[in-house]
Order: sequence, then C-alpha cells, then structure tokens
Amino acid sequence: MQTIRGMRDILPSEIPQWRWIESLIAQWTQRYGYQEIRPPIVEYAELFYHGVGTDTDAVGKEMYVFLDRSGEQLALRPELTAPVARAIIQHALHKQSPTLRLWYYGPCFRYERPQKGRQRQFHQVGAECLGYTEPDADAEIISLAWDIVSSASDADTIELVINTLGTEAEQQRYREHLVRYFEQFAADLSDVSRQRLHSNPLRILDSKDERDRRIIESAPLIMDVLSAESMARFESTKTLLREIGIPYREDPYLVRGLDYYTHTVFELRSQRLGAQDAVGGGGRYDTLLSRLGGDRVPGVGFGIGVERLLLSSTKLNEQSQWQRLVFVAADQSQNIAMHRVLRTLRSHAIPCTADFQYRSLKAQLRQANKLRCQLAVLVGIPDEHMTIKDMRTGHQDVVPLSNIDRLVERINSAVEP
RNA sequence: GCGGGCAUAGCUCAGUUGGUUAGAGCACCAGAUUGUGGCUCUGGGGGUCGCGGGUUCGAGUCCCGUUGCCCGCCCCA
Repeated sequence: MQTIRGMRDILPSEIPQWRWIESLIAQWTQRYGYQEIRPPIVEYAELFYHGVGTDTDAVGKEMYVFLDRSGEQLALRPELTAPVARAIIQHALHKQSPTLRLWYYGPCFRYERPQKGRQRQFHQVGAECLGYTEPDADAEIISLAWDIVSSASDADTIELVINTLGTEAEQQRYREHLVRYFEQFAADLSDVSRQRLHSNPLRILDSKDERDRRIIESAPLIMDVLSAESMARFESTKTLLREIGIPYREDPYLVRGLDYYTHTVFELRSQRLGAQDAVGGGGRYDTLLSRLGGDRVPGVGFGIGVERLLLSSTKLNEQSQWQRLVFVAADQSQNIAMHRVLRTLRSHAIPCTADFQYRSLKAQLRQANKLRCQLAVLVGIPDEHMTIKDMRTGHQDVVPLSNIDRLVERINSAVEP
C-alpha cells in the first residue's frame, strides 16, 4: 500500500515548516484586513466548466471529475477562485457589504504528471478583493502576494512579472489580430503552437520553442488594441506598485491559463524552483461572477502554491529549539505516581509526556533530550521525592512526592513562556 | 499526454567484467557510567536489493514489463 501517485503525506518532521508558512500567511492576511473563507473541497463540476472554462488545461484536461451515488457530476476543486465566487453569489455576501476582502487556504487537485513542485494534491493560499474596479485593489492584491512570498524567501530570489489583458472585448480583438499574424507563419510554427492557433492563440505567446520565439518577437502587442481607459488603468496600477516599493518586470507576453482574467495579470517566480518556477499568480476577473449567474461584481485575486512556497523558501526556521514540554521519568514501581503527575500538570496547562517502556533512567533522559524537553521530572528520585531537572542547564530541584502543587509552582517558574 | 534518468537498511549512499553469509555513515537499542541526557568509545538489532517475469549453473548487477520518484516538454500554484 502506498499513497496515490502525486499525493503525499506531510510527516511530523515537516510540520514545523508548514506551521511556520501558515503563520506567515495568517499574519499577512490579518495585516491587510482580509477575512478567511473555507469552501468545500468538492463542488459541482459545472462550477469550474462555467467559471474557469473547459478550454483551460486545469479544467479541460486535469480536473478530477466523478459521479456520486445519485449521478451528480462532481469535481475535486482545481483552484479556489471559482468556489469563492460561488459562495459570494450563494450567500449574497456582496449585498451585505459591497466590497469584500477574503482569503482562503486548502488543498486543490489536478491530474497532472507529477514533478518537483507539481503534485496532484497541492495546497493553495489565496486572496480575493471584490467590489472594486479601481487599480488600487490590483496593487493591494499584488502587494499582499508579494509580502507573503518575500517573507518566506529572499526578495532577490523572486521576480514579479505583470501584464494586462484588457477588457473581454479588447482581448477578443487582440486574439483576432494574433490569429491573423500567426497565420502568415503557420508553416514555421511548432506543432503545439499551430494547434493552438485557433483554439487559444494567446498561449502561443509564452511558447519556449526557439522558432516560435522569433516569430513572436514581431507579433502584435496587446497595447496596440487597448483603449485609452484600459491603458490608463494599467499605468496607474504600475505607478502604485512603483510608489509603494514593489519591484516588478513588465512582460507583454505573460498570459495566464485561466479564462476568467481581464486587465491585470501577474506571476511570482522563484529562481530556486526548476521548470515549475511560478510560486503564485493571479489577476483581475471582472466578469467571473456574472458568468456564474451572479451580479456584476468585479474582483482581483491571487493563488500561491504552498508546496512551491516551501521549496522556494530561503528562510529555514530555526529548528532544535527547546520545547515547552515536560518529560516525566519513572520506573515501573512509580507508574501510578507518574500518571498522577502527568494528569496534574496537564490540568495546569503544562504540556508533558512520558515513556511507558519503563527503561533505564538513562534511556528516559536520552529520550527527553531527543524531544528537546526543557524540563524532566524524575518521579521517586530520591525516595518519596521528585527531582525537577532543567535539561538546558543541568540544574536540579527536589520536592516531596506528596506535594504536587509545589511541583507545578516550580515548573511554572522554570519553564520559558 | 510525450521524451529521458533513477529505485540497495528508517535516512544518505557504496557494491568493482554477473560468482560464497550484501556494506558504510547517520538514526535506533544496549553497555562503558553502582538509579541522571547531550560528547566520546564498544557492541547489537534491522535489508523479499521497488514489484513481476525472463536469460544464466548462478542476477543487487543483464533483458522485458510494471509502480513510484526525478529531469525536460506541456501546463501551471
């Protein structure tokens, strides 16, 4: 028996890293005044077909879809923006307050070929800012994503890339321009790009193929078809980023894989990852909610891959710190006293543990040391007493076995808060 | 979905042109230390060599298949 391909256990030894990342996330979302939302993991498949689009790989080729026992077509969520949008519509959250700042964190699923930084079950953290058409919201979202990623790794190992896709209509017009342009070179394009010519010409732009790149160099740019208004909102987004000190690089060929994006799109890349170098990405989606049958609520958001964030992290949190945990050592003859001590300490909110193999005191202390326990209590040493040993300094203190309250007092004053 | 690499102890890895009972370091357990951890020394336990076939007198080593991981493509978080 083993885990399903592309899915893995997060082992106890890895939990401190995860907790650390999760605390960064909680910290930053709180500082920005975002509220957490937790949609279910399973949704109607239709939500993603309509919201994200069947042309996208994430939904069209990689989504886990299955029938439940009553024949409903369900899906394991491949991303969380659509579920959040669904929740807003379903509970009319935008009617209670016309602007919303939400964040989420949880597992997502995509049936892909596993690789480092690419698993079939992975975790995404993200935030959505809804109800604002103003570029201020775009800047805030990018700023939040930047803060989370750059607090986990050194700023000089990450890169922020931004672009604009304009309105839906402008995107459509651009698409037509591109098709007309690339058709002239159809014979010279790579096979993949030729196939995309009519299905998804935007995607040709980020092809890595050598020959494609040369053709792309002279391809029309989105800027050529943008209205003055769209251009202005992109400019002011960039100005805001510059003025609040967030370094970015503009890339007119950046396109994102999900259909719902309009205007601003961005990606955060890490040099410390291989081919899967995108740690996070996002953009504006002014038509998503109306596409899902809701009111026209504009929004902008991002998603960050937590596994990739961990891989890209240059700031390993210091391990091997002393734990706020008391080790209670005893031999077999003291087992009742040992359990009484454990129970009393716990009732006083003092974390404690013991070894039930009743091995030598030496072996028990070795275990206490391995667990990095700050204190050890030696029950029955000396006779009718308990020794409180500070594992950091070796300093020892003796209290009578009959006076557990005194033990609690001593421990409370010795343990670091 | 396509192309390629790897798979030996809990972990990181040796294993010579196929040839006796498959090794090391770390980790684990015990002792040195007559109830006291970390360092050191000594000893000990632990391996269907990913799994299934095949070639051979003989396979960890060669061949085929399969599963998993890794790299590139694709895609994205």
